[in-house]
Formats: sequence, C-alpha cells, structure tokens
Amino acid sequence: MSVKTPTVYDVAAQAGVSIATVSRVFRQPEAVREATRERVMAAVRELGYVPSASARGLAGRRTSVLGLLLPGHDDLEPGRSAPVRSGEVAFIDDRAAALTPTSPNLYFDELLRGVEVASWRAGYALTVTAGRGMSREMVLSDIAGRVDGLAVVARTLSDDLVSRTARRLPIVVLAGTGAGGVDHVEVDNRGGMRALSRHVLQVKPPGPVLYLEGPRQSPDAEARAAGFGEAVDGADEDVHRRPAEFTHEGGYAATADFLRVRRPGAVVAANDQSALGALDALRRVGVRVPTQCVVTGFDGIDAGRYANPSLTTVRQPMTALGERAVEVLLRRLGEPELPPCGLQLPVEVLLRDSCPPAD
Amino acid sequence: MSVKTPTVYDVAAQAGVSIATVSRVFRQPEAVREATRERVMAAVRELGYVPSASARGLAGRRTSVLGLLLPGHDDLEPGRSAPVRSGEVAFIDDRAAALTPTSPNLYFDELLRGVEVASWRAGYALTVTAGRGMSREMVLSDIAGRVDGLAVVARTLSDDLVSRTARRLPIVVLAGTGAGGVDHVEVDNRGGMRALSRHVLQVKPPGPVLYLEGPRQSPDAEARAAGFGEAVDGADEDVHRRPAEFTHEGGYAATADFLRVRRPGAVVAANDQSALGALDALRRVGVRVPTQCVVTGFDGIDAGRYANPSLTTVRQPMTALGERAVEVLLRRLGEPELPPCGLQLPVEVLLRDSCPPAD
DNA sequence: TTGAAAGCGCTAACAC
DNA sequence: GTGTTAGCGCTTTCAA
Repeated sequence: MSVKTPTVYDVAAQAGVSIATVSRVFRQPEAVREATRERVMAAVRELGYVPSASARGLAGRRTSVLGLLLPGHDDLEPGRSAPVRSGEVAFIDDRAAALTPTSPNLYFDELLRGVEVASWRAGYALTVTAGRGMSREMVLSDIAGRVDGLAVVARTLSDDLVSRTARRLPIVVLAGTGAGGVDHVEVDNRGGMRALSRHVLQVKPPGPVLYLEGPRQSPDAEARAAGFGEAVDGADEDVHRRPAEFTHEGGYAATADFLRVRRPGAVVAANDQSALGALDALRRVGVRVPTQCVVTGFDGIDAGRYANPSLTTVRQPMTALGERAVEVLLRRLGEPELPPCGLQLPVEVLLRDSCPPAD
Repeated sequence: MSVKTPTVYDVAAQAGVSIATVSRVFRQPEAVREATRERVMAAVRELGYVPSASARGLAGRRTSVLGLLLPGHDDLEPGRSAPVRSGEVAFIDDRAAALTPTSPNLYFDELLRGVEVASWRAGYALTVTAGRGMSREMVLSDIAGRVDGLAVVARTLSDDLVSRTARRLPIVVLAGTGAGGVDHVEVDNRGGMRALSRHVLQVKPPGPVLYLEGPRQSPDAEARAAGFGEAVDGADEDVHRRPAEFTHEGGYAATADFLRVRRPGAVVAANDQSALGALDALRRVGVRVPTQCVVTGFDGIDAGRYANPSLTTVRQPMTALGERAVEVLLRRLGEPELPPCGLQLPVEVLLRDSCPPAD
C-alpha cells in the first residue's frame, strides 16, 4: 500500500527474464519453459505482483469488463440511519407496513447473480450501475468507456439512447422488447399469464373473474393482460377488469371495491403484491381461499411463499434472464455484424395453496 | 463498433487543438476558454468520443473503481429454465414452498444499492463479484488489479486472506467484526435484540418465553443470543432456548415441538424466516397472535410485512451499511496510515401486529 | 523459447 | 490558455 506496487518490470528483474516472458506466463503459460515459468511465478508471489487491469485494457484494446445498467432509484435518500444515535435503538410503529409500496427491485438481486455468474464464467468482470443523479447520458458515457459490452434493464434508458449507443458498443436489453435493432432477452409474460389463467378457469369455484391489471403503459402489464385475454376469450365467464397499482394497497383497494358489489370466484392479479392485497381484502370479508375463491399473482416474489394461503403465481426466471443476456452479449462481441436477435424465456407456473392443482 | 473508436487525437485534430486541451476539457473545464471548450465538445459529439477508462487508469494510476465481494453461491446451477421448451409453460406443484429454505441473499440487493450509490456519488464505478468457481485467491487477485478499494462481505474470505490483501489495497469488511487490523462496518445485532426482547417482556401475555436461536457458530446468531440474554437476565421469566435453523421449516419444527409440552407467551426468533415458521406452528394449534402469544423476528425481510399477522422485527440498515462501507474505504484511500476503524450501525425495531406497541 | 521495441490512449508536469 | 512531451504497465509482433 505504502510501497510502490510491483510491475512486470520488477517481476522480470527479480526472475531474471524479460517483461515479455512475464506477460507470457500469464497469457499463454504453455509457451514458456516450465523452469522459467516457475521462476517467474516465484517472483510474482514474492513481490505480491498483481497485473494492472488498466494497462492490460489499454494494451489489449479490451477491458474484459461487462456492464449492467439497472434502473435508478433517484429517490433513495442516503443514510436513513442518521437520526438514531449510535448504541440506541429506535422503535417504529410499522403496523401499516404492508400497505406501503415496496421498491420494484425485488428481483434485481437474482438478475444480478445471473449476469455476474455468466460474466465471470466467460472471463469478464462485471460493473454495475444504477445511474442516478447525473443524466443518463453521462452515466452511459462513463461506463461506455469502461466496458466491452452492456446489459440494460428495459426502460432504464430511452430507446433512442440505447440504439445510439448500440452503434459503438454491444448492448442487450433485458426484460423488454428490443428497442429497434438491438438485441434483447425477455420473459414470456403473455404465455405465462395465458397458461395460468386457463388453469384458473379450470379449477375456480363459481363466480365472476376479477382481473387486476397493472398500471397503464407498463409493457409487462400489457403483455400479461393480453395473455389473460387469450385465456378467457371464448370461455363462458363473467370477466371484470380493474386497474390496480402493482402494490399490496392497490390490490387491496381494487378487490375491496369489487367486493362491495360482487363475490368473485377468482382474482387474477397481474403481479404478486397486488395479489397479496387481494388475499387480504378477501380475508377481511370472510371469503375462503381457495374454496370460495382462487387467487393468483405473477412474479414469484418471496413473500408469496410465506403468505397464508401461499400464493399461486408465475415465476420469472430472472437468473436465467441474466445469464442469457450475457450469452447474447458475448455472441455479439464475437460477431458484431450478426442481425439483432430477440430471445424469449419460458416461465413456470408455481401452483400453491391459493389456487392449487386440479386433481 | 466496426469503425475505429475515436481517441483524444482524433478529437484534437477535429477541433484544431492539442490533446492536452481535450483532456482538460474533461478534467478541468474551467481551465479552458469557453470558445475552445465548445469547439472541443462539438468534436466530441460529432465523433462520438468516449474516454477510455483503461488509458485513464493507467495514466492516472487509479482505476476509479471500487469492488464489492459478495459471498459466492457456488451451488447455483446455471440456467434452470432449460427443461422447458420455448413457448411452453411448466406447471409446478409448489405447495410446500414455504418449507424450503431460501437463499440468504435477501438483503444483498439493498446492500448493493447502498454501495453503488455511495460509490457513484464519490466518482467511482462499482465492480461486483461473487467469486465462485475458481479459488478465492484467483478471484481476489483478479479484482485486486481492477479496483482502488474493496468491500468484502464477512465470511466471504478467510481472515488471513483479508488481512494479507489489506496490505496492498484498502479493504473494508461488512457485517462482521474486523478480521484483525482491518476496517469494518457492522450492525448492532446485540443491541437490537436486547431492545426488542425488553419490549417483548413488557407487552407479552403470561406464559414462558421461547427463544429460537439460530444455527451454531453464526456470528450474527451469537450476537443476537447475547442481546436476548441481557434482556431476560434478572427478569422473572420462564425462558426456554431452542436451536432452530434460520428457515421457515426450522422455526416451525422447533415451535411445534415446544407446543407439545407448553404454551408460550412469547416466541422470540433470531431471524425472520424462523419467526414466520413459528407463526405458522402457533396458528395450526389455534394460539392467537398477539393476544395469547407475541412473536418477533429479526432482519426485516419483505415477507414479514405481508405475513398475517405482520411480523414485528428488527430491521438491519443494509443500505446504510453499504454507504458507510464506501465512506470508510474512501477515508482510507485518502489517509492510508490511519489506524483501523470499526463502525457499528444502529438498528430499528419495527413494531407490527405480531408484537404491537405497548399502549 | 526468449528478448527488444513499438505502441495502446490518456494525464500531468513544464514550457510557451 | 494552450501545446509538448514523457511516461503509466502491459501486449504483441518480429527477430534472434
């Protein structure tokens, strides 16, 4: 730390070879005679030599780094723990917790793991950015200079910015339809909701079907609504669509509202959090799930597993999504001129207590 | 992409200035006359110039990158979605979901956000690694060459490896006690559990107290057990400690077991998942929460908010943890010779329905 | 199998 | 204010 960090020159001197040989020991060990190699490695260990990624990147014209650009959370206030003095413990009345919206970051963790694993496996490091504060342009031009390729979560960047950047740097868009001529990997929202909804129709007790659409102009919500539409289309069911925020509160309100007029035989929600809200609303008025009414969600968040009854849902393969994204990136890195590709990943329906298997 | 990426030389030529001026426009814009600056920026835009981080790093002897090393998940099998053909949707009977353990990754997401925000704010990019596959040594020496400082989640690396690396590179250990002479930032597990337990004793209905300890040799579990001990010490309570895995299943089993003999007036669990299991076990035998028995967890996972009744718990400020870690790193970057520091972050008790406020 | 030498693109003195 | 220049530490021909 305080001492000068050793370089190839130091290692070369110590081992009595040229810097080219030191480099070879790392890049193509088999091209160096065993004895020489061992002498070099000994020097490396003794000196604690670590190759500089910057120098490598500059000489090799590649950074060996991939980037992941997540949606920002500009509203995240820094250091919420400030008000409490060290050693003290604050008590907070949080009984209304379920009503407050959670951040939609729920599965970025999984996504990150997928991207990270695949990157590392391919010999790339991973740089993660959520770019807030400064403008998207600045964030983008910052990482653009650091990486060999970039995975961008849909709607993090404007379509225009994406396709402009894609001209200079391999880019893949995650969980969104391709922004026009750009590689993308998405999840089969429509097919998943269609399959789930068909199952619902098959097992539901009598009564109307309440569909909780997500917010307007969410591509996910749209695709799911389309899938639901395909499932109920032609079926002889009394279907009611209601907008509902993608939150517990949103699902609760929409369901409670509906309950004032009718008793549903099924509530199909476009995401898990609103489904959990629906579950709550039904419980309040004493409707039994799943015997009197089945309930389903979408996403596969953890809370659904622990809900009571546990929530039937469609699980998005976020880890796989991340891995595929990297594969697509690597493909383009290898063959820049390939036509843009779009990949759609299959989903899984998780049948749990709120809408159990048919038998 | 196909065309050669422009460099400072191209920009300089295009703008009719020297490369030094181009560099200045980016590093100290105020040192360049406005007219010149605009000429340069025009060239930058026209050419789509993006500074190379490698060249910068090499010339400036700093990468402007911070590293975050998360515990590996070596067991994560790649691409679980393979068996399903595209366009098809698999149905999985997942009714026992709550019983299977979740990965303990629950709050890495938050941690990441904290680290990311703070890094970016300080002008650093963030490289994330979970280092599996190859040995920790290799992972470490790979990122060591890429970053100016490193945040390591506790128990990801051996103490020895940490302190060895700390000699060459600023390191901060997260959520663990300092491995000896290394900066660290942790959470007040003991104080949090102590405060929560005191509250429990204050509001609990009559009956013994069941304490669900976590697994052996988890430092977190130990610290929490100590805090609980301090709270009940001297109190006139019938206390029963039981080991329980940090899973729903573990909490369920231990509680159900206890219920065969006694009826607790309180179940204090050392983590949220086991508390949710306890909640389930109590419900099965018809014990009312919180009127007949109060229940508490620890961690603040999302599922606790949606549980019924919602779970009283202690929330770990993971985002703040990440931010503090970066601050510590920056501090050491600035003054390498400072004595090692240890920071302990306060926690918050979230009072929810399973063990409500006193009044 | 090894070495010499020419960059890679940028920063930071220093000179003008 | 702006230009010149000497590296930063590594990879990679090309010779030996």
